[in-house]
Amino acid sequence: MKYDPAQKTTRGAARTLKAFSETMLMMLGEKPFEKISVNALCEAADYPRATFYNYFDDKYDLLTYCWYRMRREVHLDQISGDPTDATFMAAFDQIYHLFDSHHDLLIAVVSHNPLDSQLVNHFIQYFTSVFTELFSARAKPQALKTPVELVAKHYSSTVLLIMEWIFLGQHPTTREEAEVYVRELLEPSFTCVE
Amino acid sequence: MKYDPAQKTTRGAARTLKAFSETMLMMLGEKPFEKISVNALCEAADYPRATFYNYFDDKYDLLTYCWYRMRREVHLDQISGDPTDATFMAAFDQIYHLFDSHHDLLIAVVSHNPLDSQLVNHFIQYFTSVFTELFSARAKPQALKTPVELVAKHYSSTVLLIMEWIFLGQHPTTREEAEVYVRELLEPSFTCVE
DNA sequence: TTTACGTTTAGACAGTTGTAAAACATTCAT
DNA sequence: ATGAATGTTTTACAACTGTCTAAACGTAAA
Repeated sequence: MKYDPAQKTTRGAARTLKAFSETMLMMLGEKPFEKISVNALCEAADYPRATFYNYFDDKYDLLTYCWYRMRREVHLDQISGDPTDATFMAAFDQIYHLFDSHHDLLIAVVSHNPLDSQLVNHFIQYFTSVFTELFSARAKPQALKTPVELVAKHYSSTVLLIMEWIFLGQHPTTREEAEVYVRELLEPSFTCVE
Repeated sequence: MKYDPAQKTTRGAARTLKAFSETMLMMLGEKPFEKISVNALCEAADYPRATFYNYFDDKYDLLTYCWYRMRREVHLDQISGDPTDATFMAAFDQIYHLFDSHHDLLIAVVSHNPLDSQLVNHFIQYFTSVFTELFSARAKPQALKTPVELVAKHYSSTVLLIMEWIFLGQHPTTREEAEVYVRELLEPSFTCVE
């Protein structure tokens, strides 16, 4: 992101950032991402084009900021790297809740942006990288030969796959069912034992 | 893809398609995908712009055709949906070979296009969808509660994750080691039994 | 050879993109 | 309040995109 959330944000800048990201999300519910030009976006947000480029490198950079805002709404701190660990399921529930709380927005967006579109891809990729970082931060040394980093990526991409299936692929699924999915996919032995 | 590989291709059309895709792959080894304009591409391929748009919708459409050509080089037919099945590992080996045979090209491309770039994303997404189709085509009815389609996606995205790790992330890994990875990630119980 | 057909090409078009320089507005310490 | 620093807006620009039209081309049947 061009804009650095770490640095202090003036009231004016915050207002501008909010206006652009909310306008983008609104327009995503109306038309495909490819059809949204920076021109039209600025028109709708009622800001000059130069201001847009003041805060963002391009459309994609704004998207990243949109996902950042969404992600920021939920605390995702107590994650363990081990799916048999109880804190893993707690983290999974938090992630489920994050997506669930934006259910309507996601439905609207997907209705104009297919699952294999650049937009959905960008969305998935952003959250995958966020979760990968969280998973690998507390990864335990494991008995496997597979590198820890690869395992962390595997966990997060699997979790995202399930979220995509449920919330973007429009397969209504309760949190409890979703928990079964993630256990079956990540720990097949777990299911056999039961 | 705008161009339909199913329809008969005249000799002239085949030459044009080949020229564009090879030029694209060559340029990807020289600069990032975002910096490659259709103009420059046509210049390098020595074809007029109108011809480009005759065959492809845009840059991305040409990319898809590039991956299609790559994919076509290898037979990927005998795939089973079950990772404990021997044919699954046979298929995995074929996929490993496919990427391995383009090792130099992938190195060159990645040196100008980071792992989280649009380009690499597009590449991964294309092959994930190809493998998903193959895996679900022969998916066996399973004891899991997780939908078959979701499981197929999980298999293919995991396989691609490993390929990305090895060939794009530049972690030299033998085929035997790669086989260990895929077994550990997809069938942890399998490893425990051994 | 001529005709007819589909494909390829040249050129032009309106709209978009990202950048740069300068004008303008705010904020805040002095 | 004054002035410096910072942030915002205007305007202009060169380059690119995707589409269109009409002309040029090749090929295969009459």
